[in-house]
Amino acid sequence: MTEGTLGPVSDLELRHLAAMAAVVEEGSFGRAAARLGYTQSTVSQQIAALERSVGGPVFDRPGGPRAVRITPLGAVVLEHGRELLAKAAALAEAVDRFRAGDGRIDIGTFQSVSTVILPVVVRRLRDEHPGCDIRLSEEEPEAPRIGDLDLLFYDGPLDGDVEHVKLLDDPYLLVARRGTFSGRSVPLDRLDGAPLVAWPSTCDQPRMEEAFARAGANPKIVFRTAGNETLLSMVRAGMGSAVLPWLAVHAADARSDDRLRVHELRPAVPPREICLHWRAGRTHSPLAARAIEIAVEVAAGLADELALTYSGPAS
Amino acid sequence: MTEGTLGPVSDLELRHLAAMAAVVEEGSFGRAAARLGYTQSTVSQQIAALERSVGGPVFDRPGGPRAVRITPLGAVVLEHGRELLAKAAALAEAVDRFRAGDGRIDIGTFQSVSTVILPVVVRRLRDEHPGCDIRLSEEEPEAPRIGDLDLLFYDGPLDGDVEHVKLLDDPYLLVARRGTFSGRSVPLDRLDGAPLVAWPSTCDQPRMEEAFARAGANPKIVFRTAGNETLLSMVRAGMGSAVLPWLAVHAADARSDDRLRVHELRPAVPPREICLHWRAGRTHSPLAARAIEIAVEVAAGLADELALTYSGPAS
DNA sequence: GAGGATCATCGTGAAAAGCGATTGTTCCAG
DNA sequence: CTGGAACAATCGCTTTTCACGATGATCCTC
Repeated sequence: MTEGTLGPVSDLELRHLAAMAAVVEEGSFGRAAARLGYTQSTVSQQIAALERSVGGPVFDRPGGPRAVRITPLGAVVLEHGRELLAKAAALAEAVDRFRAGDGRIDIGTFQSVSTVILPVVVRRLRDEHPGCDIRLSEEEPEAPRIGDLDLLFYDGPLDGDVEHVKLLDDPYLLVARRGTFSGRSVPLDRLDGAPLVAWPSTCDQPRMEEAFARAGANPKIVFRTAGNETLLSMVRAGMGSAVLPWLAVHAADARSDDRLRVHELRPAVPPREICLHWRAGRTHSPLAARAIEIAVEVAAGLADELALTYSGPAS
Repeated sequence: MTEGTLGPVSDLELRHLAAMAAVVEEGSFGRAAARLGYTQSTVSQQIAALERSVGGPVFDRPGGPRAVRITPLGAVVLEHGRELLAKAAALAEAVDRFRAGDGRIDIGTFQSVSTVILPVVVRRLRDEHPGCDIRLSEEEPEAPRIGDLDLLFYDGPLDGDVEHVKLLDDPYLLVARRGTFSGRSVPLDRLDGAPLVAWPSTCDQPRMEEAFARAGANPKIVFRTAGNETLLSMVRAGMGSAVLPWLAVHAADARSDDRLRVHELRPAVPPREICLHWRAGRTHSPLAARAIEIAVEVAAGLADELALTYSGPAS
C-alpha cells in the first residue's frame, strides 16, 4: 500500500472520473478516448493519474484484446464518481437555466405601482421566463429598506448604497367633487384653506405638501388615509378634495366616475418621481436586468399615455 | 453575454469551487488563499477561471476593505458547488474506508468448509473489520461457477480463468459401525464388495471412487446423500460404512460417537485438496486479500491438528 | 509463430498553475 | 485633501501538467 490518505479533494479531477466512466462503458481505453475526443495515450495517463489520486489501480488490464475490468477499488470510485459527474452536470444545467433567465427575483413595491405598472411587468416577465420565481412584497414602513430585495419601486430617494433609474414623472392632479371647481385647470391658490383629504405623510407626500406651502397654498387636511378608495369616497361625499398623483388617479379609475372631476393644478406642483432602485455595485441576475428593461418600457408607455391626456408641467 | 453554453462538465474544476467556497466563508480572496495554502493572486486567478467556466462573474468586488459579495449567478454556482465538494469528500472517505478494509466480499463455500473453516475466518475478519459486509453462498450445482464471487472454496479443479491456493490436504477416512473393522487402519481391499454409503458424485467424489477402483476395491454403494448426518445415521444403523474426508468427519464430530469408529485406509487414498479460488488476474480488495491470508492460517492450524491425529499419507 | 488488438511509456511542444512583485481601487483617518 | 491601509487585478517568470504521436510490451487468435 502506498499512503493511506488521499490529498484533500483537490487531487480529484472530474475529467479523470469522466474518462473512467467512459472506459467502463466502452470496455477499452482506446474507444473511450475516441468517444471523449482524446488520444488513447491521454486516457491511459488520465486513468494513471486517477489511480495515483485514489492510491490504487481501478482497472485490471488483462492485456491483449480482452476488455479491461474494474477492480473493487474502481467500483467504489466509479459509484461515487458517477454521482459526482451527475452533480456537475446538474450545476452546468442550473447555470444555463440561470443564464437563460430562470431563477428567483424579489421585488418591493407600493400601492400605485402594484396596481398600474407591476402587473404588466410581471406578466411580460412570466411570459418570457415561464420557470421564473417572482416574489413581490408591499411593505411600507417609515423608512423603506431595500434589504434582500433585488429591485424596489419607490417614489423618493433612498438612503444606503443604492442605484436607481427614474421610470416616470408622476404629476399631481386635483380630484374634486364635480361642481366644486370649474375649468380644466385650477389655480393652486384656490386650494388655500380648502378642505383636503390626503395620504399620510409617507413617501413623497411631505415634499408635495411643502411645495403647496411654498406656493402660499395651505389647505386644510381633514382626513388622512393610505386607502385610495376611501379617499375618493370621502371626495364623493363632499368631505373635501384630494391631490393625488396621476398614477393613483389612473389606478382608481377616478376619471370615469361621474361624481368626480379631475383637474390639473396651475402652476403644477413638481411631480413625484417613480424610481426603481437596487443595491449599488451589485451584478444583476438576467431576470432582474430584464425586469428593469421591461419596467422602463412600461413606464415609457404610461408617460406617453399621460402626455396625451394632460399638458404636463411644461405648458 | 458571452456564450450560452458551458463546455461539457470538464471545464469545471473542484479546486476552483473549493476556492470559491473559501472566499465566501472568509469574505476576502487573501484570507481564503491563506486558508487554502495559496497566494492571493492564485485565488484571484482561480476565481477568474471559474467565472470563465460559468460565463459570468460570481463575485462583486466592491474594492477596498469591504468584503466581496456573491452575485446571483455565484449563488447558483455555490449552492451546487458545495454539494459537489461534499460528494467529492464522500468519495475520498469511501476510498479511505475501502483501503482500510471495509466493504463487501462475496464468498462461495461448501459443506465441510462452511462448518469447520469458514466460521473462524469470518469471525476473525469481522473482528478486524467491523464495518465489512461478508456474504456467503453455499450453492453446489453440477459445475460450480465462480460467477461474481470474490472467493470460492472448492475441493476440485475449476475451469475458467481461475487462480487458487491449496489450503489443506484432506485425507479420506473410513467411518464404520464399531466392531465392523478392527485395528487403527483398514486395508483398502477389505472394502471390495463391502456396503458403503456415500456422497453423490459431485466435487471430489468421482475422483475418490476412481482411486478405489484403481486399487481393485469396488465397494457396493447402497445409498447416496449429501447430508453428512444422514450418512452417519445410516452407518450407525448398520446400512454400511462411509469413506469421508477428515474435514467432514471432524465437522460431524464422528469420533466422539461411541457407536462409530474412524479408521485410516491402507494404502491411503490420495486426499482431496481444499482450495480457495478467485478469478485470475483480478486485483483483490484489501478485505479479500486478508480473507485469503486468514484462510491459509486457519487451514494450516487444521493441518497441524490433523497431523497430530493421523499419520497422513506419507507414513 | 505471425498478426492484430490492446495498454504503457517516452519525448516533445503547448498550455496552465502557481508565485512574487507591482499596479490600481476604494475607503478611512488624520 | 492627502497618506495609508486593505484589497483585488495584472504582469513576468518558473515549474508542472496536458495532450499528442510514435514506439514498446503483452496477450490472444489463427
